[in-house]
Parts: sequence; structure tokens; C-alpha cells
Amino acid sequence: MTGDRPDRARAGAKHVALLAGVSTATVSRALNNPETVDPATLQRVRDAVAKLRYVPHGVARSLRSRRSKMVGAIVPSFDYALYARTTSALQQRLAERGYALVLAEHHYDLEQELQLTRQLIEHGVDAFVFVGTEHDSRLFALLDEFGRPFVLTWGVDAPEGRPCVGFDNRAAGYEMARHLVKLGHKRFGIVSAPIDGNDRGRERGAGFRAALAEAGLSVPDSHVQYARITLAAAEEAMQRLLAAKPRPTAVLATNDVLAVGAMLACRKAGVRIPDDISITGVDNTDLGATQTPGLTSVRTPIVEIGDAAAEQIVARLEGRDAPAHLALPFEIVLRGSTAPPP
Amino acid sequence: MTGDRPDRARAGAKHVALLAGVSTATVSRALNNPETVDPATLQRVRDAVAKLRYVPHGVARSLRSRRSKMVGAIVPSFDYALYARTTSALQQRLAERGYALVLAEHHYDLEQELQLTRQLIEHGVDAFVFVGTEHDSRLFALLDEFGRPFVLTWGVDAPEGRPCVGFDNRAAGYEMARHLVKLGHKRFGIVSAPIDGNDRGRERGAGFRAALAEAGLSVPDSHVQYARITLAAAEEAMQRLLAAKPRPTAVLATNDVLAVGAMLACRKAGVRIPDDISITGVDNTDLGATQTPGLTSVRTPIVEIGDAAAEQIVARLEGRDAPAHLALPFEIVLRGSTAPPP
DNA sequence: TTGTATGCGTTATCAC
DNA sequence: GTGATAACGCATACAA
Repeated sequence: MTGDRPDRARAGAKHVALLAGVSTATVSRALNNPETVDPATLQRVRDAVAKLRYVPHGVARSLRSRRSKMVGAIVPSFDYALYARTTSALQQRLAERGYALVLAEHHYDLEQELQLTRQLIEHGVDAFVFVGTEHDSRLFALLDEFGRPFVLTWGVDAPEGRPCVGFDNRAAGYEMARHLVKLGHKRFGIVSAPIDGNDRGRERGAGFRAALAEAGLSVPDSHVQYARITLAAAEEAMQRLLAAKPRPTAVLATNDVLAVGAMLACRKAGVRIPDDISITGVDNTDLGATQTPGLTSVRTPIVEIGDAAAEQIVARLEGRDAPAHLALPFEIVLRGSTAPPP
Repeated sequence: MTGDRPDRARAGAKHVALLAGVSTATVSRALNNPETVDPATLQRVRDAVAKLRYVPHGVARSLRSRRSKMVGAIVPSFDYALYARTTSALQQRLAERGYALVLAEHHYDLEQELQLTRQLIEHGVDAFVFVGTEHDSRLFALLDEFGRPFVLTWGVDAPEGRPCVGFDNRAAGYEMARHLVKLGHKRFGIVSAPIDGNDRGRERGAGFRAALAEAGLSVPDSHVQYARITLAAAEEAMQRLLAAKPRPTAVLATNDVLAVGAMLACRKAGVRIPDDISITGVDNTDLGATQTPGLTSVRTPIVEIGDAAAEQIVARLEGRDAPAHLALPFEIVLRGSTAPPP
């Protein structure tokens, strides 16, 4: 009999239906709209499901219902733990709601980001979470063509009013500059992540300079050094700043990894922190907090971004309306790496 | 006409076939087995694909071909950057081969691990990568029932000869103990991650004790403190060790986060490292390496595990045979946190 | 080499 | 409240 289930073959709705004495349509309803089926029938179906250890074939469901309950997250990198923690929060919130997270990294290559997005669309993901507000215009065209909702994270005020969840990176840089100016610093340096394809770093640096400009100060180009987001690269960049003359008395790094790399360079060069030079980071990671001295940094809403992104994207997938723009708070965390200039 | 493509509807193989003047079967072949189709037809199909910006419907393909080209990775947590970096490597290697990575975290709850696995099977993933060699027996039953290949990572010698990629955690603990014994230490402490559901930490601790036993030494139960893998919890655990008498002169932490937490406790208590006490970690993270003094640790094959897991799982999915057991090397990295006892 | 026809397992649309 | 049936978009056996 075709309805028979040979051992070792996966049980299907058909087998459940047979065992419960109903049709596959009722099995489907029992699983997806339990309230529309008679309690007694419902129980029979559930018993059959349990007995056969039936697991619905999500792929077939996706084909028919045109939704896969998978969300794609495309992030720059996990080498720096930051995006990993946001993704972690995102994944947990999604799993709670029955969604799976499909993950990809583009390593700061926006062309690759486009390709990965295409690949995930092909795999059937329903919606996307990206990092940053700026992307290849073809990315948005692609998302539009395939009708995939998305959220941009780690920034606010995305171009064209696109949905986003994050905080004001510019304001973070601005506040940090205010702190250093108040301490009395006059000569500044910046260790920045590469800024193409990285609006976070760019905004942080821009806010920093804006605050200095308001105070009648500035950062000469020679005092802005770029480094990939690794300790080694940051260390080299800081060596260049230490060699500059006049040497800056305060250095803003656009994130904690760069800041700690800068601290390493100072240690090796015998430059004392904060006596000779102040250093600041952004993101308030354990890496920075546990240094000697502790790194003054900006506490960014790492986990909250993931939570909120999940909340928003699921709401939109399920037809509920949700605020499409969320600006979360940040705050400066003062530690021993900043002090008045020598 | 039904063959028509109304604007804004996704192009299907049908539309490509129409435009190229072939059947959908040929479109399928052109995409999946180009060598079996006439070069001229192939070109026409490719042109049509490009013109319509056709993206195959992976979900339909999965239903028909019974493989989704998705691999699930179920890891304990991303809070500690370690598994994030392995997962990163895994994802890159998978993406290169056209596979997508579906990610979930179980937060050291093996029951949850089972549920998540079931959820991902329902979503259609073809194969799995897990962390650790020990899991709920129902997990293996589930994988077997649904015929899903898997690889266990971060350990070797998995029970029942199950496929695994990792290194010998016990040997890592053993070598670290040898280092401390050679330095002349006699009184030891352990700050360990909770060991249920965590074979890595357990093996490391066991190897450590085994080496001590060979030297006629031991660790009293009072000198073994457990802590969740956070700086704060480790700090508290270390405070308990510092209060013990006689106080240990050397402490092994089963990973770098715990070790750094222990260092924080020492700093606050005014206990000097390494003069008063030696501390060691495992994993050789930046967090440990950048402390003052630097943390002596074990360089574990973080990235290599991800690379090899991808390699093995894809090979098996594609019917090639691959070595199912891989033991990667590790090495002790000496830094300033270890010295002879006072 | 190419086309025709069927079915993958589920959900949606109808009747009943 | 429930059942029969037709898709969903593609890959594949088989025929040509």
C-alpha cells in the first residue's frame, strides 16, 4: 500500500492522517490552527504526531506557504566579538519565535555582501538584518525586487528613511571629544577603522572632529591613522602617532580593539597611560575594561540592538506594525586611561 | 496567458525557458549540469537567466532534490568570543562551497540543544556541527532517525567513534600542569567552568590533575572552584581561592575568560601576579594576551577547527569520503603570568 | 541533446 | 468542522 510507511522513511502528514483517521488537511489545520479543529479530533492528531514522532517538513511548508521562517543576518565579521554578541541576542529572540537565523560574514566587502544576500535569497530566507546604514544601492534594489523586508543595525538615520535600529555613532564620538576637551587636551590623534563601507567608524570620527571644531581645535591629517580592526594593525598605527610631533596628548580610537592595540604600542614605547597620553575606545568591551589602566569607552547597546532587530523584523513579517526607527542610548564609561594632559 | 510574468512577480524557470525557447527541463540542466547541454542552448539559457535576473527557488529545489545545502551549527554561546571565531571560519568555508550556515546557541543546556536541533531539522538543514563530544543520547537518536550527518568539534575521541574535529583537551591541561610543576609549584587551585554538559572544561581539569598525580601532587576539593564563563563569576571564584589556606601558588583556569577574571580578583586583593601567584588560561585569546602581565595560555586551533569541520561535513554530504577523526595540535604560550612560587 | 510528465510534502481553496 | 484536490517551483525518469 502506498500509504504504508516503510521503516526508516520519514513520517509525513499522510501517515499521521492515516493513523488519526482524518485527512491531511485536518492534520495541517491541527498543527497550524488548532482552534479551528474539534478538540477530540485535535487530540487524536496530536497523539498520532507523538506516536510517529512526526516532524513537519518545513521545506515543503515553505514552498507552499511562501515563507520559510528564516531570517538572514549579514555582518562584517566575528573576529571582533562585537557583532557576534549582537547576533547572539538576535538568534535567541528569533528562536523563541520559531525563526531560524542564517548567518554570513562579508569582511567589510560590500560587493561580497551583495553576493551573500543573493545566495541567502536563493536559500529562501524571508528577511534580512544588516550592519550599518550604508550599502551598495544594488543591495536595496535586490531586496526590493524579491520583496524581502530588512533592518539596518548599529546606526540611525539611514538614507531614504530605511528601517534601522542602533544608536548615534556621531554623537558617541562627539561626547568622547567633549570629555577630552574638558580634561584640557589640545592635541589629538585618531586611530580609525578603514572608513569605506564602514559608516560606524566614519561617523564616530566625524562627531569627534565636530566637537573639537566647536572648541576651536582640530586634528591634522597626519594625526589620523587608519588600521584594520586587529590589535597588530592598531599597534602599528599608534606607533606612527607616537612618532608624530608634536605628539598628541589624547587619542580616540573608533573602537575598543583599536584602542587596546594603541595601548600596547604605548606600553612597548614606554609611554605612560594616562600620564603621558590619554586613550579612549568605543564599545565598552571586556577587552578594554580589563586593561591596566582600564579603558575609557562608550557603552554601546550591543545586546539591545539584537533584541530590537529581532522584534522589529518578526513583527513586520507577521504583518504587525512596528516602529521602523529606533535610536538606543549609549553612555561614556570613564576609567583610568584618560586624564588631563601632562 | 499563464506563462506571462506579471511585473513584480519573481521569474521562475518557466519564464527563463520561454525566453530561451527551451523547456524547463533544459533550464534545470543548464544550471545544474551545464556539460550535458549543447553549448548554443546553454548560452541562450544563460542569457535569459541574466536578462530576467532569475534566481533559482532554492526551497523548491530542496523539496525536489531532498537536500537544502544548509548546515546547522549549534554552539554553546557567543558571549565568549571563542566559538564565534570557529563559527566564523566554518561559515566562510561553507559559503565558498555554496552552503549556508544556520546558527543556534544552547547556552550549555543540552536539552535545549536537542530542541534546537529538532527545530533546524524541521527547517531542512542537511547536516550539523556541534561543540563538544558529549551530548544527550536522544540527540544522536534524532540525527540517526533523520539521517543527518554531523561532526563534533573541540574534542577528540568522541564516544562510539563518532566523527570529530578538535584537539586533546586533556593533554592541554596535562601540559599546563607540567609547566607549573617544573616551575616548582606544590599548591594548586582550579577555576573551572561548570562541567556538566561541558566536556572541554572537564577534560582540561582532568588532565591537569593527572599530571599532578604523576608528580605526587593533588588539588583538594576546596581548591576547585566553579564559575560560569564570565569575568564576574570567575572573579568571585578566585576570591574564594584566595581566601583558602594554605593559599595556592598556582591556579589553572579552564579558559582565558576565567583566567582573566581570576587576575582581576588578584589585582583587587593586592595579590601580585606572578610574584605571589601564577595564573594560566586556555585558548590564547587577545583578552588574556593583552593583560598586564600577559596570560600564559594554550593556543588552541580555533580557526582550524572551523575550517576542518566545514571540509569534512561538505565532503560527506557530497559523497566523498573524508577522515572522520582529526586531532589538531595545540601549544603552550608562555607569558608573564607564570613564575616560580614565592 | 531535448522535451514531457510526474511528484517532492505541505497548505489553501473549495465544497460538503 | 472536515475532506478532496490543486497548486507551490523545481529536478528527474523516461521517451523521443
